[in-house]
Amino acid sequence: MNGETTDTDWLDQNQQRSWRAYLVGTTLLMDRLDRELREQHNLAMPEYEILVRLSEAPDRRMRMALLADSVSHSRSRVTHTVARLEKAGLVRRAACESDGRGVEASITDKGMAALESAAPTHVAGVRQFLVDLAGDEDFAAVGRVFNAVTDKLIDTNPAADIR
Amino acid sequence: MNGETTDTDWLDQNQQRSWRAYLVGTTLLMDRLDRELREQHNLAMPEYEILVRLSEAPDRRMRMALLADSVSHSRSRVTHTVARLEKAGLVRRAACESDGRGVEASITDKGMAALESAAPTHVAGVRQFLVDLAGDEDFAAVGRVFNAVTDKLIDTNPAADIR
DNA sequence: ACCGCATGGTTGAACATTCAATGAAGGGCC
DNA sequence: GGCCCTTCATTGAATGTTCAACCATGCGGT
Repeated sequence: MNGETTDTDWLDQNQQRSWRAYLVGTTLLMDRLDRELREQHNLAMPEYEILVRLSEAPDRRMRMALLADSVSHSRSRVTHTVARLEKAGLVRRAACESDGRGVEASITDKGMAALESAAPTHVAGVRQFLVDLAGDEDFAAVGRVFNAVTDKLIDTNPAADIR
Repeated sequence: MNGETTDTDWLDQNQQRSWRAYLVGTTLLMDRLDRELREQHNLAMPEYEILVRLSEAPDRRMRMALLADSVSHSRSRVTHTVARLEKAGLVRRAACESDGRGVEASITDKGMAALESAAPTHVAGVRQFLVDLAGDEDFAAVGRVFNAVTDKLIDTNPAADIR
């Protein structure tokens, strides 16, 4: 018998500090990178990320679902983002031949141009405000940690069907 | 004389991987923690964070501007967030006595109760999906990195007045 | 062939965040 | 005291994201 319903395992002071640093650092960083992209290239970060995936895809085209998975955004969100990009002429959509349900998005020449123009400033920002501040060891640690986070969250699906 | 306008210093493959892991990991993590908080306690993460700061403040009250700085959200955003919390009865607002412009937000008893009920599950999530996956060394590295990011971004103000 | 169910994708409304404009009050300077 | 400039905070509109509902197609079983 136990008076409490399983006592909470709180974070210790260092963990607490690190967690909060991560929270506010991430807020500020995303904010800043997004702002730069927007002001200098008229692109939001989610849009930029979509363009990157498309540019790297074989034949520069990708199924919507795959695109969504690759950036870990909801399908709905990707639909909206791609719709904006399409309206701006940076992306095109076409029905998928092999699968009647499918849609393939592809990046246009104009999209490639926009991406190539935006990439250098974006990378410079990522360096200036993150990578170059970190030291290789620490940055590698960040990589390990968030790879683990990703793996864990991918299979611990909140829409758990079977248990 | 230089043919190009300063060639870009791209990320190497490891940096690239780490950067992307951080991006998608953060997306998934925030998504998940927010969802848990919402479904189980009817609170969004930004609301939860506000409650935390208020609960820790001397006399459980804080000026709006300070609150905004402490979570690194825009003042406008905090105004809206606090308005929601106030409507839910978790926070109260009162004019500041010493400064006619100021407003002090304070957490109500109901707010404290909501926070105390939400905190254990939230912390459990933070552990399960981040802290416990990381290893102390690596997680400390995350802390260092994002402290540096924060420091850098705080004084490299995008609204740079003087240079 | 048909049924039932899962998947791919879109839609529009609800909700949250950003942005620009606004008003009220403090502080320095003459 | 009056002026100018800054800071504090809010407002409402524009924009982006989430959420639930929806339709169409594919796939498996019978």
